[in-house]
Amino acid sequence: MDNKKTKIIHAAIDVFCEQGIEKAKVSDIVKKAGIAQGTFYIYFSSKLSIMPSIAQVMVEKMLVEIKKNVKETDSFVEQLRTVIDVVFTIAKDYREIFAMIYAGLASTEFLQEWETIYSPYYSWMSKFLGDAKTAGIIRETIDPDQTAVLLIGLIETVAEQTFLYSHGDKNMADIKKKEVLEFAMHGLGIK
Amino acid sequence: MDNKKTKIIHAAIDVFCEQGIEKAKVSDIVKKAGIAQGTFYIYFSSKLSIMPSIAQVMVEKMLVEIKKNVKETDSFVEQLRTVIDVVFTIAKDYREIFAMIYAGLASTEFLQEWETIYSPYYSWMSKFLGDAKTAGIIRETIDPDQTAVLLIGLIETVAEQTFLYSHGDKNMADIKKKEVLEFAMHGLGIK
Amino acid sequence: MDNKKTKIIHAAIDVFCEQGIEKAKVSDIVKKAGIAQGTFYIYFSSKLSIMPSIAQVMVEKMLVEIKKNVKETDSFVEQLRTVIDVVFTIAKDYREIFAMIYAGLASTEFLQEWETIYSPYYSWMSKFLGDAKTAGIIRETIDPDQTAVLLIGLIETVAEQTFLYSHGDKNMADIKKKEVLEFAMHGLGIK
Amino acid sequence: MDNKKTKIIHAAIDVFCEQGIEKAKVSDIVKKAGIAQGTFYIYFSSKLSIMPSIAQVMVEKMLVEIKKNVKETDSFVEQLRTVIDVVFTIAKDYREIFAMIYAGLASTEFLQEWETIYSPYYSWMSKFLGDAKTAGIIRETIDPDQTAVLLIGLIETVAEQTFLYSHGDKNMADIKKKEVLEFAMHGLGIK
DNA sequence: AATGAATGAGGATTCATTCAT
DNA sequence: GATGAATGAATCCTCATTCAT
Repeated sequence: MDNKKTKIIHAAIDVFCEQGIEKAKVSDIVKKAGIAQGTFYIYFSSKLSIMPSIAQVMVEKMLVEIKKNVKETDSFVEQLRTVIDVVFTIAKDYREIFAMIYAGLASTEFLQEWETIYSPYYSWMSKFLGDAKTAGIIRETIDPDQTAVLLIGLIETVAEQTFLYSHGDKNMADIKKKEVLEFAMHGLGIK
Repeated sequence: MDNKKTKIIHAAIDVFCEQGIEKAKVSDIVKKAGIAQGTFYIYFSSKLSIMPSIAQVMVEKMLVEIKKNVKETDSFVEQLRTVIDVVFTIAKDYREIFAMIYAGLASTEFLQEWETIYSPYYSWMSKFLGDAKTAGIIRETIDPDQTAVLLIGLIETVAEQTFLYSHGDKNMADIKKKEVLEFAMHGLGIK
Repeated sequence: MDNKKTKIIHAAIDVFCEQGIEKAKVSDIVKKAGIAQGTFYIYFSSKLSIMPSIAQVMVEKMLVEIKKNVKETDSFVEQLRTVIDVVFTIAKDYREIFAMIYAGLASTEFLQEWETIYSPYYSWMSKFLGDAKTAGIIRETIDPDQTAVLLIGLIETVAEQTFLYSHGDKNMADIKKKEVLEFAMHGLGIK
Repeated sequence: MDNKKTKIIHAAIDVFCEQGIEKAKVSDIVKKAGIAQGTFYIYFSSKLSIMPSIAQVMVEKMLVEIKKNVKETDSFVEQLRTVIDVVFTIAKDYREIFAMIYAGLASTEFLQEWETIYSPYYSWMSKFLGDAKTAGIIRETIDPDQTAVLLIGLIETVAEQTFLYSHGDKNMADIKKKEVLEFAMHGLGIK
């Protein structure tokens, strides 16, 4: 892989987290990446064009963590609980990035790429739900593809709000996670 | 009266919808509002400080529409369907604004105000769920306050994604609404 | 006298001292004067047109102090010492204003008025020197009018520099005053 | 090299002389310097931060002229007369700049730099007086360091006032120069 | 005379992007 | 590929001044 490109992406993630997307400057990113200003434009055509790469890194990070923590030998509910845990953990660390990705980047330029990037995430969840449906664990009326998007949206939304608005209330995250799990279990019609 | 202030807010909503938040210029807003550039700064300290006022208008709009359309004589499920309809309709018209509000404004400056603004919305939903719980329509383990936030988040998320990503697919909105309603019904444990 | 006009002038002196001339805003002045923004323009045609009035107040203040403190029964040298004292005292309190007046206001618009305002100050000094010359206390080659300007300039310059540059050195003012007095005495050719 | 920086400084001096400090625009300066607007901010952090550099150029110019014109073989009085001539000449050409420097920049931000910049000028004068004192040409009670500041202040003040207030009166400069020289000679106690 | 909301020209400053080395 | 000085368009915001009340 291109070492410099990776450096830029990670520097950008840091800077966006620290300063917010609007206030982040290309000059901050390159400073953090330890490269020259011009070098940025060898790898990315503009300041915004780095966004899909960031989203990709985040999605990969999410999938890696999910795959690492979700044990197939666990029960479905336990696995779902683990997924929720992972999403909350990442949402906590990358609040700003998350919000940004969530808002669809406030620009429709990269929508196509967006979906491509998200698809492995949705696919994993879709298969997860599909398997559970086949195994008769969740209700038969579940459409795995549709529900994957909906469920991820639900978990991410609550996770994001938890860390944006809760005033350092440590227990809040646990309460929210419990609520989401319970609602999701009923929503999926777990038997 | 705050006639000028109201003009500015509505002009800002229009401009943000048309051009996106990033590209919107203060000069466009004041032109649309029919006032001088300097007048803007009598009422708002900066371009971003309008955001809470906009959010307030959106929340009010949402509540007005919900109260207008939700008929108490309807069944709970029918009322829920109506709420989903309203959210989808407004999300469609004010996609950009919605995304922005949703992203928590990409700045932590106004978070406090945010919650104040959203609280009537959450209160309504909480009472809606509380009444249903009292009437034995939804499961007893529901915490109306927690679930209000969660349910609003679920509906808004799916609504937003629907109009951001669906490629002009007219049916998609109906499919999504149906999915959300079904998932929510199960999640709430409607009997 | 017009009460409002006086209020404006004194408010302006305060604001200029606190914020410097460049950063002083008309809005600060009127706030301090306790009047409306528009009222300022009833008494002064522009922000800068208040300058001559300020200079006048300063000159009057200077003359009042000099006349109050200089005792005709004192020796010439003692009287000169008192003048120096007064100038240093006022320079200390009104450093910014002094610098401003001194710089000729950085605008040639009010030069004519300037001279009119300063003339009683110069006149007093000229008479002071003329009397001393007649009494044979200072050298005969002194031209009282020319030397008045020169002497005032000398004292003011050193006073101003003393308070601009001396880093809170309490003794510096005394040393400078002594030096000025000595130089002036020799310059005037005191016998 | 600092070719660009030098260009900016000299362009700024020109523009300040032509338009006055307040009315000078950065855009005028860069236009005259033949560079882009943004380039200005690579070398100077703001419009005012160029002032110390200008003062430095002026002080250097003054010293160069003094050293060029003051001949060591001349008598002390002749040398002093030459210094006065030089100061008057430069004050005439750079009236605005002079007034600005003199007013201590109307802002205390750069006072520290100010003294650093002026020190070679004061040093030269101090040595000039010290040598004269050693040679027994001026009175023994002279403190060269103190008197250097005082003498420069005297000459500059009168020079400045001469060109600010004299209404194109050609002879005035000569009269003033003569007066200053005579007063200074007595003040220094020339034997 | 007094008010103070409204004005809008005006200019400083920023920062994404380029390009000669 | 890498550099980073140079660019200059873009736009926010200020604040002296006006004028209807």
